Amino acid sequence: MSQDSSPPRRGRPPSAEARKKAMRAARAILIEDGLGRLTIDAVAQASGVSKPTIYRNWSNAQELAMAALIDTAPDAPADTTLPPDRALAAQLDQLCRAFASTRGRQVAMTLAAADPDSEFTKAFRNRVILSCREAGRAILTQAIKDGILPEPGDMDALLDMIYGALFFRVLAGHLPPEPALAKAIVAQIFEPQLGTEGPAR
Amino acid sequence: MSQDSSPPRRGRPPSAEARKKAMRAARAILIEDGLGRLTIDAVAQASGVSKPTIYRNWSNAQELAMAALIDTAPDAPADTTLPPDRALAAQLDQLCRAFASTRGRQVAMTLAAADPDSEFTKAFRNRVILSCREAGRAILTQAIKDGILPEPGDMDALLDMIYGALFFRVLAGHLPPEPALAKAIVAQIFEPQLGTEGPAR
Amino acid sequence: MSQDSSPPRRGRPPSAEARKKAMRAARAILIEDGLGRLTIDAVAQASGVSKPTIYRNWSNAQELAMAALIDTAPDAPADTTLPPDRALAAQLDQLCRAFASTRGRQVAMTLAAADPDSEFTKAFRNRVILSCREAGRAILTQAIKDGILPEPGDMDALLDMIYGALFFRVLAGHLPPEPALAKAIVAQIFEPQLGTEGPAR
Amino acid sequence: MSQDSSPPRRGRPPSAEARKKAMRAARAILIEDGLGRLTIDAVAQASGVSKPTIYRNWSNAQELAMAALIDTAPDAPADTTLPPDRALAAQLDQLCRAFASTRGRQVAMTLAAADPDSEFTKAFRNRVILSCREAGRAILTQAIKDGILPEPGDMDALLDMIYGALFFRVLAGHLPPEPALAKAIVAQIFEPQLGTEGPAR
DNA sequence: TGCTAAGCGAGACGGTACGTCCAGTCTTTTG
DNA sequence: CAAAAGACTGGACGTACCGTCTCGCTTAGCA
Repeated sequence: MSQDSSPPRRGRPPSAEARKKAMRAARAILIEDGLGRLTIDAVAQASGVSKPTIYRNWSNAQELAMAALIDTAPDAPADTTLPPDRALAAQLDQLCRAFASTRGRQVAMTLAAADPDSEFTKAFRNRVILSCREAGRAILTQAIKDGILPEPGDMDALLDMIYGALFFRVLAGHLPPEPALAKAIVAQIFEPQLGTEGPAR
Repeated sequence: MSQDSSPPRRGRPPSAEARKKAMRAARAILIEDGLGRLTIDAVAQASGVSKPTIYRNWSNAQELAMAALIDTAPDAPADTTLPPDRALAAQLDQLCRAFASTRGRQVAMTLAAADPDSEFTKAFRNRVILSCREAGRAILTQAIKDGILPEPGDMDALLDMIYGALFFRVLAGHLPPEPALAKAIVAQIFEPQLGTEGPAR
Repeated sequence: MSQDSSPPRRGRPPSAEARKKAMRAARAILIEDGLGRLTIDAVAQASGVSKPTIYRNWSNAQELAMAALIDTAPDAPADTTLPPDRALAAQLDQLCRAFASTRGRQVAMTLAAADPDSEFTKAFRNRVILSCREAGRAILTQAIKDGILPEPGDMDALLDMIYGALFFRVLAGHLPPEPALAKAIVAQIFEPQLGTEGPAR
Repeated sequence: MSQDSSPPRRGRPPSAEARKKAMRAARAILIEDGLGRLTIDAVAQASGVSKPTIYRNWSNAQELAMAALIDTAPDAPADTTLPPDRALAAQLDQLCRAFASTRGRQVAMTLAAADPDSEFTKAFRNRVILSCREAGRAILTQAIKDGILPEPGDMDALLDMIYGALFFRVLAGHLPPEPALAKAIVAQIFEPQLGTEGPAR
């Protein structure tokens, strides 16, 4: 029903085995030697899978890197049982920790280097980056419904401010993506009136 | 301290001409063919300057790219004669326009690919990215002094939220860094209570 | 020896159609693109016949090339109604014309590249090269019988001199295999005493 | 006058060492594994010279093969102190022995596979094949002067018959290029009247 | 009729080699 | 004597064919 590959395809089926072996080797190289060593040649050598077969699965080294990074993804789904502010704080905290490692830079580098129009790149963005952003949107929507957050003028802009801050630190490197950032962001979003209140009273 | 080139150094003097020609070629390649084509070989070929000479001036292709990007930089100094919110809006608007072009991606790519610890990279970050951020800090500080902005819990986090949003859009590509974003960010920072006050019942 | 296809074998019979289509495509490629492009992949693509089926008919690309070249062969059977010297001249003339085209080189290349011990190669040699040589032998034998040619010390060597000259020009390329060569060879064989007669002492 | 590289060229000079190492490896492969294994990759591997450097010296594997074959060439210069018929016999005998080995086939294969228009190919032909032919021409010219050979109607055709016979045997493989062939050729050229005179009525 | 062997297309596989690009380094000549 | 220029090593790129191997389907003789 859902899958359109239903008509029993002819020809020798792709070897899931080969794909898996290449993937595994790619992940290993990514972790041990870094993104710079993740070359098709190296993966072919390490995995025993031939280069043409690797190219049949991923159209270049960047795609393979993206696939490997997705596979390494820690997944930070929002916990919906918490109150919105706590939920956002938890998610951001987890993201900060994940991005503080080498992986954060690798994701950023990969994203920067990838062909922005390729389907694979889009999938990567959705899977690795934007899924968190969408989780955040759900949290904020709930918060608004709960009345603990004012309706923002531009929800997309707000989301980009939240998750962009994190990325910005990873990319620019002026400050580490430390957990304190997560707290600060949540505070900025949920209690901006802190300072305003001063003259208010 | 006072230049150590004072004693008329021995040997053939470096050719400022060669440096200039290489730089010019690098900029041309950057504009016409993109960052991906900005290789040392290509610059050597196009400029007629030999590879070792290029390496004497920049220690690798990334540095050359950064140098070329700095040279292309449009500079968006904050206008201090405006009221803070207008000043920030003007700066962000200009940044949005600058980043909407190819150059935004190029800066992001370069930053992502560069060795984060190299001095050159740090200089590039300061010159191209963080200078805007510091200008923003000045604006916000003034705004706080003027009482039109509550004291933020974490000024650095706030700044990263502002400028990171822009970068995030460029990198992730889910939405363009359109001028509307600039307005939305300013609104979010300066009038977060907008929505709260109304329905606050 | 006795059996072969006598017991009507079970299973689906090989498709003469497929064989023909592959052959046709191979010939076309040979003519249009040259021997270098005559690959199994290309033939499979162009003919719609699958690679395994092609391999079932010919054990490698060289054999397929030989088969295609045989198919293109113009056949130069000796005309036995002519006097021997005229007959040889006619045959050589025809061969010169045939070899002057691309085909001469292709035959030479194929022959050079083929496994010299394979049965298919032997068949190709017999069919394409040596059949002419045997026709030549018949002509010369008749000529000897007629008394217009002295008994050669080594008939095989003489034949190789005649037909080898042609091949040599094709392979070495220093001179074209022009029809004049045919005349010169016949003259050399049948009238070597031309110059000798003078001092004939 | 002769060398045109007279202006002392700038930059690092090509490494004769690298060239020699590659050549040596190529020869070794040619002898041990045959022409089929003489690939650029294999030579690079065996010699320690990088592929780009090999390509700088020879534009493809065929050229390298030709160069290696030239280097292996045994050189069969005609001995001018002998009487012409003996000299030709000696040269042909030496050629027969040389071509009986693997090298004969390799030369033929290389020649057949090479781009016939390339300068390198022409040089190879001149050096390996046609030089013998020219030596033969000198011998025959002397023989004519000496009156022991009738003036041929077409000297080029005659030469091609002599040397083509050898090649033909190597290529077609119907008979080995045995020393007896050398004798038979010389006899055919110098004593064609043998048979005629006897029964010649 | 129904089983089963063989051939068929499609197409992926492990390999090998190709020829090219680029990074950096080394070695000359030149200013 | 250091800068300039050119050739170098080494590594990866992405592609072309090779010959082989499943697959699912088709065609036939044999039971």
